[in-house]
Amino acid sequence: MQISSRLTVAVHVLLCIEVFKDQRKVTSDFLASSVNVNSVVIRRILQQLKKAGIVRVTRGSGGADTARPLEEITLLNLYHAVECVDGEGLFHFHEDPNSLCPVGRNIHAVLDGRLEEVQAAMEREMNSVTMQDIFNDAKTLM
Amino acid sequence: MQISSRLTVAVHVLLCIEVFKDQRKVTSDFLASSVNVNSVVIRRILQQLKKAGIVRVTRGSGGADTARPLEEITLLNLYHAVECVDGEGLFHFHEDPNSLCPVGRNIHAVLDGRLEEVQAAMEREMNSVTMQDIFNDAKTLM
DNA sequence: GTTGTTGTAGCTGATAAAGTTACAACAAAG
DNA sequence: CTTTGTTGTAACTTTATCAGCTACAACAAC
Repeated sequence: MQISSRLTVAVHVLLCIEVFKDQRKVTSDFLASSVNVNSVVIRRILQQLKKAGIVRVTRGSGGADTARPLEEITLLNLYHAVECVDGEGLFHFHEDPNSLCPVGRNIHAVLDGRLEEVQAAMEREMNSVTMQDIFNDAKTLM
Repeated sequence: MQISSRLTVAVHVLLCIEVFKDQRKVTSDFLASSVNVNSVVIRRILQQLKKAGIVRVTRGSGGADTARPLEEITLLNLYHAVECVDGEGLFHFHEDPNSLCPVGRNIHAVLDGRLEEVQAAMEREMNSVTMQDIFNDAKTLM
């Protein structure tokens, strides 16, 4: 089971905004054609990024822009913005193990901390990469 | 989107095998009642673990056992055994970005390496935890 | 042969992502 | 104030995956 493509779409969107912001109005239709997904998918993701204070979207006249400098937007910020892991961790735990069994009774106590550590390692790595890093890489290719 | 519960079930199964192997025959029905899922789910996971060389399952007479010492079974081994991420990485990339757009043309080159690093960080952490570690923790509680 | 178990097929239901259509809300330009 | 282009969002559909369930052939041991 994979993590949804919303994270990679979010990165793509922010790169497009940064690259094209001075040349044209960056609308959800334009973004949809670069990412090659439906524009409603883009608008839904833009809303999630907006709620997280990462982008500004102007209704009516249209267009999206970043709400803060790229150095202050990490992959982890994007991940948290678009992936709804509220409260739940990365790993889905089988609920309701049999408490009459000593293993079932203690499996959570034994495993929860380990899984949190795994998730923390992933998040630390995500937090070490900013959109500015990614944008710099992109500039050398374009 | 969360990673399926098969990983946590696999850990639970191995703990049960280790705890009960000397007292009783560890059947899929017994495991199913401790984990509290359908026995077919257990059997499917046992098959995946068997293909990975982690457990032995005896048809007919019944029962499951570990195929190698717990110190040589890491969380990463289990993850790879039960989570079908063959070739595909942890993150689902939006396919087919628009190659007429400079961003769409380069998004893969720019992002793939970063995502691999994130996944590698997660897998390093998973690889540092063995079933023996988890079993030791469990013994102190039971 | 009887019994208990595994291995697996086939179906169902639940959940989530993403596509699609449609339209009200809104801003700016004419 | 009307037109135009766009966002925000609802509603439905499609697709994919997980997990529950039933059923039964294959198999081992007694």
